[in-house]
Parts: sequence; structure tokens; C-alpha cells
Amino acid sequence: MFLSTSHNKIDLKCRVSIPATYRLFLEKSDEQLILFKSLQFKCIEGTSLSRMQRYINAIDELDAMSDDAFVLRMMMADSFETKFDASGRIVIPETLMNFAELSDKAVFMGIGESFYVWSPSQYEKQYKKSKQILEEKGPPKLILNKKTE
Amino acid sequence: MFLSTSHNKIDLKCRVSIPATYRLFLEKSDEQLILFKSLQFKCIEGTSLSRMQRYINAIDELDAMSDDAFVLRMMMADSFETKFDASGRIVIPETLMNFAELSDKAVFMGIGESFYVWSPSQYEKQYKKSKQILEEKGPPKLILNKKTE
DNA sequence: TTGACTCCCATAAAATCCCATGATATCCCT
DNA sequence: AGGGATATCATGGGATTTTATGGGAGTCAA
Repeated sequence: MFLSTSHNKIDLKCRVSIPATYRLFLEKSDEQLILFKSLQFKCIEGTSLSRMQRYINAIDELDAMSDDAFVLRMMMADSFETKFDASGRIVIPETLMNFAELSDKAVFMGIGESFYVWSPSQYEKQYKKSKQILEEKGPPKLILNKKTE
Repeated sequence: MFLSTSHNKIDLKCRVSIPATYRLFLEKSDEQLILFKSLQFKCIEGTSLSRMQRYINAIDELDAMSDDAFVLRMMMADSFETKFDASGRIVIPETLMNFAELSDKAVFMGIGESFYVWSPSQYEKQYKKSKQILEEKGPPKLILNKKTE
């Protein structure tokens, strides 16, 4: 599982250490790491190859000219398979650096099956936003055991 | 897996470097690269020989005398098995150069099981369209429903 | 002999590997 | 529970390899 948050440095070669817990999770399940542009936020999303595979399979099931197919193809085209170096770092592709407005610092935020990579300022913004929503609207209704019908 | 996007040059001999990640994916699974006219767009589609076989099988499922089968067979007839040179380039057949309106630049767009080769202007168009759909309609439903299984 | 195609060599830029180090965290023995 | 020994983590930088690209020499066929 990808959990917890950590703040790591991005060096001049765009290398960044993936938090050890994330790395171990991937290694233990013998998975490749995929990075791609988030469809919802100005951040990078990271996940396992096999999870990405699910979306790839979905493309074949859609009408090639459908709106969903267009968006999914773009998502694949903006995805990158990454490799760890000997010390557990990856290189963030330039496209993704620009998209997420990253420069020298990255905030890793684990959300279970995947994780987000934010610039510190974007992270601050999202963090404050969620805090504000929580204050205004109260805690979300969360149903853990949802009955199907 | 064919992922990510790259912009490569086509030289005077119609040679173009296949992105190293694509090439390695094919080599690792010991597959030949097939290029053919896209059935949906004005671009070249590239895929492995074994996936092409599935296309051909799908055509056989159709009524052999139908217009659909006829059109599909005509398109498939213009598919090419390609060879890499020592530095990982292929020569784009003239038929495909014309069909996709390619001249000196090619955009490779990985979409999972296959990839597209666009002229820069056609690529722009496709990219903008998917971006616009994303803005207007939001992410595909299956992305939001992030349940495993 | 004139194209068209293939093989071979060259190179600048970029990606990757390799080694080093300080800071934490973890272990282990008493 | 202390407290030093050991491993791991995050980071830096140089050396090496790979990638993308250009161009020429050899080959085959019409």
C-alpha cells in the first residue's frame, strides 16, 4: 500500500528518491512503477504497471472514437514506465516536471493503490482546501461496508 | 507496453528512430514490429505481429461478403513488417508516409498495446481534442471508480 | 548506370551506472 | 533501558553507456 506523506529533494538531473516504503511495496509485489499526469489535479500520479494495465484493457473494449477512448489514450501517451537506480531513485520525465510545476522539491502523498507527487505549493493548496471543506461541511459520510442493493 | 510520447526526426531516407522503450519492449517479448494504416485516423499504427494476428482473426469473424470485411481487408493489405537497423531505426514505407502525411517529423504516441505515428500537426489536433473532452466531461467513469477487482 | 536499399561508421546530447557521504533509523549486547 | 555498532535512507557528482541522428560505401536489380 502507498501510505503516508514525505518531502524529498529533486536534484539537477531531475532525480528523486521514492519513499522507501513505496519502493518496498512495489518490489515485494514485483511491480514496475508507472508515472502519469493526473486527470484531476496538477500533479503526477504513480501506480503499478498491473493497475495501469486495467485501463489499457479498457481501451480495447471501448468504441475507438468514443470520448472515453480519447481521454484514455491521452493518459497512456502521457505515462512513463520508470526504473529505480541503485539507491532507489527515479528520474522524473521533463513532461511531468512541467505539468506538475516541479522544480527542486516533491511531496509524495500515498493514497492506497496509487500516490500523488505535488510541488510544495500545490500540495499546500490542496491541503488547505481539504481542511476548509472539512470545517465547513463536517466529516464525509463514509460507508465501509456498502450493501449492494 | 507502449507508453509515453516522443518526437523524432525522419531523415531523407525516410528513416526514423523507434523510441528505445518501444524497441526494448518488442525485443524483450521477441516480437516483430508491424506498421499499418490506422482504421480510425490519419496516422500509422504500430503493433506487434501477434496483436496484428488478432485483428486479422477479428475480420474473419465478420461476414466475409460484407462491406466491413471488404474495407478492413483493403486496409490490412497495406501493412508492413519492419526491420530495425543497427541503431534502432526503421524505414517508413512510402505508402504510409503519404497516408499519414509525414515529411520530416514523426510523433510517437504509445497507447498500451500499440502506438500511433502522427505528423506533428495531426498530433496537435488529436491532443487538443482529448484535452478538450477532459475539460468538458471530466475523467472517464472507470477512472473515478477506483475499486480493485 | 542509375536509383533504391542496406550495411557500416561517426557524434553530440542525454540517460544511466557507479561510488561516496551525512543523517536517520535499527539492531544487539550487556 | 543505555549506547555503541550496523544497516538503511536520501542525496551529490563523475564516469560510462545509450540514444537519436547524419552521412558514406557497398550491393542488387532493372
